Amino acid sequence: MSRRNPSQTHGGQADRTARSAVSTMADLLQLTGTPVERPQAAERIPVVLRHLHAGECLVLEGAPVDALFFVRAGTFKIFRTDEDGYEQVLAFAIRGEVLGFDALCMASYPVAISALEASAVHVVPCSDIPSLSQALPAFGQMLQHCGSRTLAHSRELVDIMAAVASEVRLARFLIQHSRRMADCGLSPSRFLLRMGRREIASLLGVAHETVSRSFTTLAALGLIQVCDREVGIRDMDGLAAFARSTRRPMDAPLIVRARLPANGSMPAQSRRPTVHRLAA
Amino acid sequence: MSRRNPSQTHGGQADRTARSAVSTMADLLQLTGTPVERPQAAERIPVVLRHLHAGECLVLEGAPVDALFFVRAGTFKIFRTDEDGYEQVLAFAIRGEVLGFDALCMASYPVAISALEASAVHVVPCSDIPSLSQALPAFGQMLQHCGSRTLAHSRELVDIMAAVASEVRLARFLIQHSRRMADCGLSPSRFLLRMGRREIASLLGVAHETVSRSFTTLAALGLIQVCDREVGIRDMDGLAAFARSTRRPMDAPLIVRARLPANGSMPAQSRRPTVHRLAA
DNA sequence: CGCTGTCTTGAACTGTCTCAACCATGGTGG
DNA sequence: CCACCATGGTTGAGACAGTTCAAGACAGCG
Repeated sequence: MSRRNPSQTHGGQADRTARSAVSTMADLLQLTGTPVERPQAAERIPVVLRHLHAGECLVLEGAPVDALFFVRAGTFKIFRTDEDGYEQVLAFAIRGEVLGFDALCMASYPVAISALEASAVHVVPCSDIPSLSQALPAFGQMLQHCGSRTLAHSRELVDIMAAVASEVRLARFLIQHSRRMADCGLSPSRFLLRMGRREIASLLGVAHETVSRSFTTLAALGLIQVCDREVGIRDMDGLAAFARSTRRPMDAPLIVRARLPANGSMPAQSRRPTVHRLAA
Repeated sequence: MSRRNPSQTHGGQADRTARSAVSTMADLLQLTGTPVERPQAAERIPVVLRHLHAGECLVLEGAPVDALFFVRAGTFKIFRTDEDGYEQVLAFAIRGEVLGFDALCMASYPVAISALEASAVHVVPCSDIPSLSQALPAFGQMLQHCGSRTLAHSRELVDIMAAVASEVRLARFLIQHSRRMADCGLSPSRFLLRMGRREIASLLGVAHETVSRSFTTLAALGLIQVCDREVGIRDMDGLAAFARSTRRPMDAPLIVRARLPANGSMPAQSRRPTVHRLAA
């Protein structure tokens, strides 16, 4: 299952690159997008920055809760592994999001978290949270804000998974992802997915083959353009309209997914262009 | 859709029964199960108790965010309605849980919340949150705790919906519900579902007929006992084992759900016993 | 180079959706 | 009081979509 996983949690040598800068409150507020009333706090707070390489595990499922994290850079996968080895992905997290908030009310982490690419997080020891919250009201606000946003995300995900058709699930996922990318200041219509088909499939609750097929279907409809993990959204309005389908679209829409247009609207390009990347 | 809905939000006359007691901090901490370090706060805080009757709406989707709620009694349904009228249930909330936490980071409620039975909530105006958090550290802790718990719930739900087989989804739902009932001090093995099949179906992401069939299947397996909305868990371990099935159970387990035992293990009783309620 | 892992595509099976009855209940009003 | 209707739950039958098994293409890596 786990591909390369060189250092569990952080096997000794990770600590080398770990401890580094101590951030300011203003920095964290800006990172998390917390709307703060009194932007007074240029206070330095004792959170360290930890770097992780692709595939490295930040927290293990069942480990004692010792810290909270704020994603500075990179992408994370939040997942649970049941005893038969199946990996259930519960969320993906990117810059500005909090990790481990759901563990605050328990003794051990209910989920595992790993980095999908080279990433970095600010580490806030649990023991510091009460004192920080009291000393810096902005910190408490930030925690509230991030927790709230994470819950909203999770609720959105429930909405995504509730869609019947797999193409609709994928469309909703892409739209959510697009909005998140925009929130990070990146292009909402052209991005590189940091996760594999299998992980998307797990999140969406379908087989990975189905995700593959759904990608090609959406592409055949002219809504998106896909080249491996590189995704371009060609028709955002159309994609949004497609994503709105709930039950039986009532009329035509079911024809479109019956079979691909048959007249290769795709320029018959091989799956991996090898050279030209996702023509604009 | 909405059955009787006499007062939208609270159409004037609801305010009559609304305003009442002002709670103490200790009361709320106990209600929400917040582990507090210094149980000093017997402080009285300005939160009012609001009563709702069955079917009444606490917040409307899209309404401006003005308050946060803590469930004192009853059951609530958190849901979203898309433009074609389909109601997507995102969660159920019971005693001790926070409502509206996901709205803290936005201007308007992303979801609607309605009472499934006669219920009561403590109302905390949003404008009071910063001052309360600063004046009473325990309040901030409580908010954190409840928000964290709600997120954990939502993540669990994702796990529930990720299950392939509908019976497994239902089994997981029942187990989660059972644990929640236990947390409230109620019996974990015998409870009355406050929501209809259609609402469970929406939450689980299946058709309501499928929920019905799954109920009968689980009952036929001897794992539970169902009589309309009254549910008894006969074999918690068996149910938990059944709920663990992820993908293709590998061997036998698929036989059990192939067809009901055929030898009516159910005493041929009509759906509604009319007199004897769910024999022990 | 062969290996491994990811992604894609094909074909058959099967579970769930959908449509359709049916029954029981509860409320309404003649 | 009972006919009537609306609601909620159950069950059956057919069709379709997704899972599953299987194969193949391609890239990265030792």
